[in-house]
Amino acid sequence: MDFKRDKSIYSQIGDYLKGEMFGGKYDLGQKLPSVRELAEIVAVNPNTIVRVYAELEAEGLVYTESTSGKFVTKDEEFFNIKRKEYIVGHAREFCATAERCRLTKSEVLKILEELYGK
Amino acid sequence: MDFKRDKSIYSQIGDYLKGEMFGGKYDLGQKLPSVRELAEIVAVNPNTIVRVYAELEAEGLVYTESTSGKFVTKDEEFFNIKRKEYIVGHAREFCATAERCRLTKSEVLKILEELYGK
Amino acid sequence: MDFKRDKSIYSQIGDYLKGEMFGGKYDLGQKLPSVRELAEIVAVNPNTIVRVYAELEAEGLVYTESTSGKFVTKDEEFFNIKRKEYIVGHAREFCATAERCRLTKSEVLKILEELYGK
Amino acid sequence: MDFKRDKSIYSQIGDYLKGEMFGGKYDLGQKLPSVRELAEIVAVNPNTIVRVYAELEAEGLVYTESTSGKFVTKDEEFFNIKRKEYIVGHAREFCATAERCRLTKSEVLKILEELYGK
DNA sequence: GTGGTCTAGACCACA
DNA sequence: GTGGTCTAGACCACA
Repeated sequence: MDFKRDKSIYSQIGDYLKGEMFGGKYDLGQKLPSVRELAEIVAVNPNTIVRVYAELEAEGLVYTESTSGKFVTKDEEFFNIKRKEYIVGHAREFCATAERCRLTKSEVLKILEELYGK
Repeated sequence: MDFKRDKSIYSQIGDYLKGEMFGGKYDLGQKLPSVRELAEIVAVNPNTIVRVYAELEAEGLVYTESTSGKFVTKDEEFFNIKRKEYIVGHAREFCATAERCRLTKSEVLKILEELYGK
Repeated sequence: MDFKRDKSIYSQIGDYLKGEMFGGKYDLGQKLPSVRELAEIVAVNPNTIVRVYAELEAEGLVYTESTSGKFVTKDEEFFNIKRKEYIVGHAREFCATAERCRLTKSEVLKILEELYGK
Repeated sequence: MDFKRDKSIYSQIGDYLKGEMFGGKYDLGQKLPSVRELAEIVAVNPNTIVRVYAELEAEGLVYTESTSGKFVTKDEEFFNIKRKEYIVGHAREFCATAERCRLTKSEVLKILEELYGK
């Protein structure tokens, strides 16, 4: 039971972007939206996007080519490790919630079936 | 793509507590931990817990008996609706993430199997 | 010959603070000036100080106790390694400059003697 | 404690070039590398080098002969004053850092000995 | 046009 | 009072 307050907008946007990268919306080495573009898309201040990218860069998923833009890492192995981490992390979180609710595995699967059925 | 800025500690703790209630740790009409107790358990300031309970009470899941404490609602039907909402809400969030990553349904199920296998 | 543009105010302030920490102005585990205090002392915007501390924290020299302040790391071994790095790094930079000017070692020492003589 | 925001790439390159001039890599009155050449050497945009030379020229260390290029000043006395300033300035900066760390003179000298020993 | 830095200042969460 | 986040917007360095 540890509660962090890392659910700020910038971390949510970062998480979202990572999902898109991991889903192949942006390929390895591909240019990401510019700070200003992304700021407009998600309707936040550019500074907030600067921070989003700074975190992804610190994590190693993004690199900057100055005056040209931000790019997805080209390191495929690293990328795949991070992708796995990301997916499993989110799954684990969901399972923890289900467990707290004392849902059995089959109940969980049933709910997912319903959602996918739609 | 809509991002909320509402993931403060107290809402996270509230979410956690709801999970426990929905999992049956606290039955309908049962007394919940006192503000002080809970504050100690999760190691936060009592003020934060006051706020947690205030939110749950506003939502109708908790009621106060003036001098004797906080209790889980006795309204079973309402409780079950909220429980369903809670679970589906979390499942939906997880599915949205999986979709962003372009995981197929079977990939998602496989990951959950792995997690449950452990 | 690689030129970085990491000489922004916040990195300069960070370097300065590190010097003070390494010089013992702030002991291991001791509280550092608050963001607002330091902002006033060096006459910059608090956000800039936030960034200074963020970098020092990322480096591991500083940790935050939320709502109580920023503190010097208590890890003495780590601290001493960083201290050595800091000093040698600055010395190395100075020597590189001296070498570019083709100053001999004895000329360098003479200049330092003069400065210390004052 | 005064912090300047003036450590851009061009000023760093300028400082580097001055070091080389003061070290005799370019003699009094000698032709300096052309903008293009230097831009290629340090891998920056020619515009940046234009600015570097503009600053050195404003300082009086470099002069332009309209069609044939940039040259080191021929004024030996001035050159030597600037050289002294340059060296002492860098030494002073290093000593300030050492002092902030509360290194004694002998500790400073020991570190330099070590570096020169290598 | 690209990212980086900085300010001024509001507002929040927490103790 | 402590740090954290965010906005609006200016201005810079660089290509």
